[in-house]
Amino acid sequence: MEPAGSGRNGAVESMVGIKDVARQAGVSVGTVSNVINRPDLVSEETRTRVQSVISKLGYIRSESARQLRAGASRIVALLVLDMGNPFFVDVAKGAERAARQAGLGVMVCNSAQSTSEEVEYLSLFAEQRVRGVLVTPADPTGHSLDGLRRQRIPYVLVDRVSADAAACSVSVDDVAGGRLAAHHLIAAGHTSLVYVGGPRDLPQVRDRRAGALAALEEAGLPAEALTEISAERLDVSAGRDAGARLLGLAPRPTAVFCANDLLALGVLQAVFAARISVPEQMAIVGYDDIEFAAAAAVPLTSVRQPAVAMGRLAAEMLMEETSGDAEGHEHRQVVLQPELVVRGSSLTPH
Amino acid sequence: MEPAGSGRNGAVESMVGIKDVARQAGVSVGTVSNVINRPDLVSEETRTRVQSVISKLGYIRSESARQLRAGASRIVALLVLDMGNPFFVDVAKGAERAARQAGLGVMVCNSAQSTSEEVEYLSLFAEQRVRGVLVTPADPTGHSLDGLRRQRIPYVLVDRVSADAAACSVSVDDVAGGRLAAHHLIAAGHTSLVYVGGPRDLPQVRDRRAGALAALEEAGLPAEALTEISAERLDVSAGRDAGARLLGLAPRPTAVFCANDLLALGVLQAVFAARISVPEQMAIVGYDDIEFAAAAAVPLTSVRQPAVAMGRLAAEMLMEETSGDAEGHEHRQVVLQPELVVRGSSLTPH
DNA sequence: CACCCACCATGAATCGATTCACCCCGTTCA
DNA sequence: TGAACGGGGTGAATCGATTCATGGTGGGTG
Repeated sequence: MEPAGSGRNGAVESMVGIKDVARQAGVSVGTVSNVINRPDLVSEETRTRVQSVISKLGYIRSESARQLRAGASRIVALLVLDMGNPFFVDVAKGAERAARQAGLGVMVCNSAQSTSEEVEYLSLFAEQRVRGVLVTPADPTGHSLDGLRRQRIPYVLVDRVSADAAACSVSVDDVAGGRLAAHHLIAAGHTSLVYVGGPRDLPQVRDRRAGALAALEEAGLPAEALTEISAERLDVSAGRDAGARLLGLAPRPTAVFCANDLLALGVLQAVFAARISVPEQMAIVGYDDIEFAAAAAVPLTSVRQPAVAMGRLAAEMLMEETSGDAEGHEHRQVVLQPELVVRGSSLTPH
Repeated sequence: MEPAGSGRNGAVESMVGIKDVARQAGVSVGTVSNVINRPDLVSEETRTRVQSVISKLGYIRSESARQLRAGASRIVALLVLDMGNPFFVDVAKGAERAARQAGLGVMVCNSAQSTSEEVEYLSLFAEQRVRGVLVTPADPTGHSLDGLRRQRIPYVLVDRVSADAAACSVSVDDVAGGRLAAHHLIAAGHTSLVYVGGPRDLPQVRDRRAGALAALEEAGLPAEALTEISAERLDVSAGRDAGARLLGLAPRPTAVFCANDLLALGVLQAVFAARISVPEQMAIVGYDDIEFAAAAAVPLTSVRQPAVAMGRLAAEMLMEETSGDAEGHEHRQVVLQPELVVRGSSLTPH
């Protein structure tokens, strides 16, 4: 029964299409399509017959063809700043779960904080006609997103608020987070802090610093009580460098707040190498509460961000925007609250 | 015919296609296509005219349409076991760089060691008609890949050798790595080791253990000198649990070799919590040399795997397989060598 | 008996880009 | 002068699935 209609597929056997299924099942292609997409329109008998042919031939429908017709794909893109940061891995997990529940695929990409990579990826997404984009922009000007807007590709900002409300956004209140961290250190008796920040043009870095300043002010301490060290990047090795600079300060700081956990781990390492004990001689607080923060030899006090929830929410908001009629959509700015997780690296001294 | 030139697109302005460009530029669609794909076939004058229209209208070609025609997409998929493991992030980086250099996109997905997730993703890839797949299989039986083979989708195994040589593979010699680690500990004077492994059906876990056994034998030590503790998963929290069990052993072990760095960090944490000093009272060696290994408070001795190179090689081999004529392709099994990186966690005691 | 409806299935139009056979026209060469 | 040539361009066929207007059939109703 194999060389069904004719033997012409014997040579390459290339790819079985909907036509092959239709021929084998003795129905029209339209009917096969209905079996797949609206089974209730097809009689029981035809349906089972077609379906058995489908599985016998191993038919797999072509996404490109249906996309072409439908106009948009079933993929949402997620563009993050740093795949090496477990924080973004969590965001990706949340987004992925939500999207897949809705039958969409997620394409995770890494701009590595480079504006040019970002632009390249965004145009790739446009060519793919992705359903939408979840993005933590690298470009501080925000102009890299203009293309999306022109192409009418919906997008949701992740871990950033939309300045002009031109899109939905999900973010965490970084000022509150900075305040939590600094307040904790102040309450432990420290009267001056070092803030290990990163590139100034990152809103996260700025806001967390602003929060720390606010906490100082609330405690009646002067702004000069905050010393800032700027790391080149937000990763561990930059943290080590920052740690070295930190140790050069006189008098030696007793409390350090880092813009993220990668930096904090680097600082911790430098401090350890100098045989300074944590938290007795120096308290350290990080940000993000990545898994490795708890796993550090001196578990790191950190400001937890609801990363998974952020990813999930972002995906849900995107799907809300794409499914409902585009006109009736109101952009929303969701701001989540961070939470302090106290661990060994900042326990009250003495 | 149509109200062709009319303003009927004024309402939605939907999406500018190649036809719009052709009309505006006063040429045929075929010519526009040539301008984009084979510019040398078009006269200078026409080319610049068309190109200016393209940028004026903001035309972006539809990948689905060209895919449909071409039969295969310009995307390769990468399916890893655990996005939370920085090792795989590095693999992804390597693969991504290589693929993008060849003008291909990479879709990174995470099976989270679940066979069902893996199967689901693989069928998603088949629908997308991806150019090829790079995969570290979760399914120990390897049957989840049968679908790919049936669909004639080329794939390359990553961090695993292909048992039946049905595909290319890039892996690291895990036996050699295990031997390196154990030999190092033995040379430091330890006469018995604990191996903290993971799920037994993972070849990586088995091979590293085998390597350790080989090292013991070479040193004239009995196989009983190796005690094994099996963690549930290969992550930090499983490492903590394993660490607790480790501390329950009597006499207390002096040397521990972990199947990967996540486990080692967990063990390290448990050991620290018990106020046992590393490496003086207990030496620890991990595997993978992830960035956080060096950043641990007691920097972790680890077996470095060329993760980035592995990703790059895998992508290159895949592209080699897809570009050349399929018939002339010989599957290759590339095995890279690991390297021991000695740090504080295993320095010779006393 | 004529009419209408419900139910199934059909087949052609469509999505947007690529590709290829073919045409036009000016040059060159025998 | 006519043939051969070739650069530059055209337009229709094509990829595979979806969708919708249309057709056919059988049953129920006025």
